[in-house]
Amino acid sequence: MNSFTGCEGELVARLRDSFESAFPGAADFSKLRVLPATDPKFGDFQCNDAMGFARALHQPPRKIAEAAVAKLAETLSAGAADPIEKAEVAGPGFINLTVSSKWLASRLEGLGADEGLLVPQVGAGRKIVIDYSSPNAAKQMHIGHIRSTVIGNAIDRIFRALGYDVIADNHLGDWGTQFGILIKGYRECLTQEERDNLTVANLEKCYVLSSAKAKEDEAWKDACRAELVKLQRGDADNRALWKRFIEISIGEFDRMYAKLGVKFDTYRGESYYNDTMPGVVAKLQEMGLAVESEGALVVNLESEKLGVAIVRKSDGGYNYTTSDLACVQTRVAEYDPERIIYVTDARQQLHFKQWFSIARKMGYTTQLVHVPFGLMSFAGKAISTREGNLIRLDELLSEAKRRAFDIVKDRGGDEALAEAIGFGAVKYSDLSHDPITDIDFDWDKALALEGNSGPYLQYAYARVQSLLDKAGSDGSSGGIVVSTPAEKLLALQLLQFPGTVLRAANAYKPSILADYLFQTAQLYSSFYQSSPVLKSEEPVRTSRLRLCAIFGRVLGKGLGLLGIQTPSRI
RNA sequence: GGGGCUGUAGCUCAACUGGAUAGAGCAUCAGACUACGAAUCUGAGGGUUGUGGGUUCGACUCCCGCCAGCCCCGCCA
Repeated sequence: MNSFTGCEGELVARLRDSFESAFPGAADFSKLRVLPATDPKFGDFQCNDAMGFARALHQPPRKIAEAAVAKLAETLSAGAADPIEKAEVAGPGFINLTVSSKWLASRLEGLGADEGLLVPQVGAGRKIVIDYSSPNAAKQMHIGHIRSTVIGNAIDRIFRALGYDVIADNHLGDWGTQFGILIKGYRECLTQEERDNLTVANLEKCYVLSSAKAKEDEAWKDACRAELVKLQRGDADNRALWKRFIEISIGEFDRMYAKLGVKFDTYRGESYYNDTMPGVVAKLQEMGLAVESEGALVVNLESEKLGVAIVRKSDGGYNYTTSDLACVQTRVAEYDPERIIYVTDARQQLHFKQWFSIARKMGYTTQLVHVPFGLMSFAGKAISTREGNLIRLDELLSEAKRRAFDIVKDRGGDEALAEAIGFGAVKYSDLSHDPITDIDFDWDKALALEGNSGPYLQYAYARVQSLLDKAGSDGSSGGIVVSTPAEKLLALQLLQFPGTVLRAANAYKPSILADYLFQTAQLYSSFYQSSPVLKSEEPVRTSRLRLCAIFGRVLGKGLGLLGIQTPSRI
């Protein structure tokens, strides 16, 4: 994956050669990095690695940097053909590089023309599975489901864009004790009309009623358990009911996913792995990994400080550890992916560490990755039915749309536009944070339309499209000349896009991309303010138009990777 | 008791995994529309990065000890 080094790859190669010829074989220079300059006054790019080599080379870092720069100077060709215009050593051994504006222009032109440069195809021929969203059947989606869905989907989109063959799977909670309660509740707590027009809301209602009764009425509880057993044994009636519950649930989930622009390749819930679980447990026993303990079958992971994982309950049933292992077995057999990514809340970290460890002991070599995200709370309290602070996803999206529409309608915007902006705001407010941070839900924060927000980026996009429309050009031809500071800052920033997408993928953090897009839009807005485009004389006009077009391309692509729509008119 | 995550401006968050003077948004204050779209832009104030040590040319970042908050720790997922 690291064969691509970004637009500065050329610079890295040049510096690496310089280091190698200054200190042949004296150290490993292969990991040398060239980063954007931290301050424009230092130049355009910088390399900080000379300091790191001080110990290996037994020389003061500044001397090392100077020696490398001297070698580099020898290779600098006269004239503007060389990418590097200037290289100098500063402070303890920073190497500051200034690139030629001609090179900058040519890299930009390449970025504007070549899709493969915009998003490097590092994933070609590689298969991965991404497992996210995973709501429980028969319950409505609420704000607690946003994070897995939105973060997971952004990771999904990023990996697809990088050329990976991605299988997005929704591991629904479609099995377990709640179905005994549901079936009993369906039969006893709903009216005939409610049964005929079954909705997820009704299912949720009968679940709440039935589980409340089970708590106070032992006979009811036993009846629920009996229904569950019947379901598990394949009773036709219960099986049909269960199937209907799942279908209704998926129908409702799909309605939400359609609004959010989320698509899955498969909807394999826990029930999909029922039949393979006994085999998994048998294998664990054969390998001597699972042992009896207090009536249950457990895998002891104390030596790794991971406690004990139960793989078969004392009543003979299986739990999520076994289900996840069965799932991995199936995915490996069917797809043989090089990686499986799980996007779930951070509370499950121990669980994932446990079963990842067991999977390795079983011989699975697929790279298993857990992407944990922080908890969402409301007014400082956990989101739960009991707290009564369970805001339905549907409700949130409606409110997002309503607020956006209030602003959009004055300009003749329609409902579709209000959705694009409102939903974009919801997604961005989540994606712009590092996934691990806990979020205390707040209407105003989640639906921010100004500043560092989704609509800020959409506005910048619409504005640049409008500019291109007015110019009557798509800005795809003509030469770029980077001369003013504002142009240069924007140009250098745009060149960082491919590397940023890669960084976001490697870290499984869409927030890295979101942050970059915001910075880029800020630089563009600043450029836009200070630099006339349409009113400029040629060749500046054409050049700036082109810069605008590339910005539009980068922003449009980037927002697309986050699953945020880009209307060309706002 | 054991473990995980988090702690940065009044608030919400960044800081490219050890680099140069810790940056944005919101809020506050002062400016910019007869202007390529003001959902924007320009500027100002605001910091002992929880705390005490350590490692080194250099620490928000790594190591150790404390403090605070959240979350996990065999039959829920």
